[in-house]
Amino acid sequence: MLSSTEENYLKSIYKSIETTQKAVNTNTIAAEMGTTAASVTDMIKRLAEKEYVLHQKYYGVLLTEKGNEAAKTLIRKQRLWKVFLVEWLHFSWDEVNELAEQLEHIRSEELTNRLDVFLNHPKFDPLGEAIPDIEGIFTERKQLLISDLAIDSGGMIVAVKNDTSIFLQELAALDLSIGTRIDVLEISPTDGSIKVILDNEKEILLSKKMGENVFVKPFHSRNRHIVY
Amino acid sequence: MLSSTEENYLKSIYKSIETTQKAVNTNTIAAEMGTTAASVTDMIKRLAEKEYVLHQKYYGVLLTEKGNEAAKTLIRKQRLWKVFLVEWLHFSWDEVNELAEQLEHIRSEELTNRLDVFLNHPKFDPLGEAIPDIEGIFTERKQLLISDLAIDSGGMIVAVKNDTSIFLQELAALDLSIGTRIDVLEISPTDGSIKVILDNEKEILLSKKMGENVFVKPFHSRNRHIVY
DNA sequence: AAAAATTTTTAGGCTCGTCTAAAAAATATA
DNA sequence: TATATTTTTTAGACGAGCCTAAAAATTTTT
Repeated sequence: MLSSTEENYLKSIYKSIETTQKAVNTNTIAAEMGTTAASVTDMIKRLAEKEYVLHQKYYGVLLTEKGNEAAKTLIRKQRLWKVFLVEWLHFSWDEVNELAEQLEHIRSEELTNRLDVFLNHPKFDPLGEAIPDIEGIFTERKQLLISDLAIDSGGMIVAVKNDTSIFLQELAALDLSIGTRIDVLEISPTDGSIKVILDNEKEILLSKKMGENVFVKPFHSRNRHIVY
Repeated sequence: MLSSTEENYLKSIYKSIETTQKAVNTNTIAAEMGTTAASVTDMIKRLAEKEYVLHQKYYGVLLTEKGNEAAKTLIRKQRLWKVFLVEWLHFSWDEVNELAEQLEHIRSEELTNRLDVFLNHPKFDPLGEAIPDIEGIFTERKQLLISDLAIDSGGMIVAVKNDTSIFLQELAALDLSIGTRIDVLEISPTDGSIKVILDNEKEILLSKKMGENVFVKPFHSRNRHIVY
């Protein structure tokens, strides 16, 4: 049985390995966890003892199969809760991280699976991250970004790529949220900024960067034209 | 900020005071919490330090106003989660206690209140316990028990009085659950046992004791008669 | 390759929540 | 009222998870 703290370390290690595809070093984990290298060494020893990680002194940490499974289960739980918080309790994107962080530690496989059923087996969370299914399989995202849309085409916002609190608040300030209809009017040839119309109502200008961080589900061509 | 453990002690103290209307002694808490009197003394000191309880050596423990509020918030959270688990995730009565015990420690007022809204401000949990509202006010239950029903009258099961795991499992085995329609056919003059028909389908015999532990919402007279 | 800088580990200590054993206080019994 | 019993508290210890400071190992620089 893992403590919440142990679970958080595991998640952090998983994420780091996922991005770098290499053994994680102590300082990286310490930075991610907001703690010291010494504490990390302590914890790594505990997790190695319990066979969740492989540890070589002065080299780094890798996950065992058991550790990998555990990390994926946590990610599954966290992302399912995010779906619940956004879709059913109407939390905004920038509010769910902290809550899901707590909820993911609730210990009950049954609860996770029933939540999954209740939410209708979602494949992605509201922040655009894939949700592993009960077998631990991730669905590959093939969704488009706003920046992938052509002029005169449109879609519905389904997720975000960047989940920093600041970015999510920026989006909220621009009235961009899940379900917002977005149609591209112009794309600047100089800086790539995108003039869009939201829900057929409000025109705004998005920076290129902004457009590259929001996923949309494109409308079929027959729905594509804007109704004024 | 209280730890989960501190919160559990507070809840235990609250419950004890609620039933006895007297200061709680160390051993009672120890028994309730499954720990030792010495540990309780330690914890009481911490809670007194933080001004959640009043403690007089060798006398007992009472809650401060602050402690009372905190305990009621926990109870509110726990019971709202139970409603969610039963009504939306279709857990049975006997499965929710352990889960709600974990969920009640999630720290977020906003979450509690949104859950309350989502669930449509329920006044009672599925086990029949009143849910304090955001102000901490409990609704008085005025619901009937199966044993209060007259012959030829009926109602719908809405809650249970006794929430021990064994009892809840017994109910499940008898096919008694929330929403089950129950109509009284006979009441034994000797032992008070009650012959009922469930959902107009299945006749069973309930002991008097059983009938005294299940709440029903009575049907109005026009609906009362059984349709065969 | 030696010195310098960085990274990682060890050593020792702290708090929280727990324990057992013993002391102190309160209550019950003779 | 003196003694016995029960209850409560104190004292001391332990593991988990964290810290800082210092030592050890590794990597980088010269």
